[in-house]
Amino acid sequence: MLIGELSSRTGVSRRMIRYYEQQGLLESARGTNGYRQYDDQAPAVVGHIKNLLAAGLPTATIAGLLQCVHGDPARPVLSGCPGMVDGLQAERARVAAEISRLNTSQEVLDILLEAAVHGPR
DNA sequence: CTTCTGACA
DNA sequence: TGTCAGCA
Repeated sequence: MLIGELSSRTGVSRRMIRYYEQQGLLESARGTNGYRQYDDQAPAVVGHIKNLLAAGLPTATIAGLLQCVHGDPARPVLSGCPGMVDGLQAERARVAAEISRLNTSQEVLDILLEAAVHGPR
């Protein structure tokens, strides 16, 4: 399929699909006309890229991860990449710490706003 | 009509 | 990231 079909089937713009390729996340064959051609598994790969990007992972990490992520993007199967797991767990810990800090910020803001409603007009 | 690359009011 | 240009 051509980029237009891959785009409509994944909901990812053609611009982004080309960007994924620039970042080394997605491969494509070229027809004699120079058009990018994708195989039937491309939609799933794009799905995985969307997931990994949503996880906030850098494209460099995603590139490596794609080598061991398979199956339906809705039910990812991670086979191999034993070393990657440690990194992902560390990333998860960073995200948890970030959430904790944001919750603290929210609490402080809530206290300030609470004081505001009770303060002078 | 569709895609390609490069560039930015 | 969208979008426009100028080709093929």
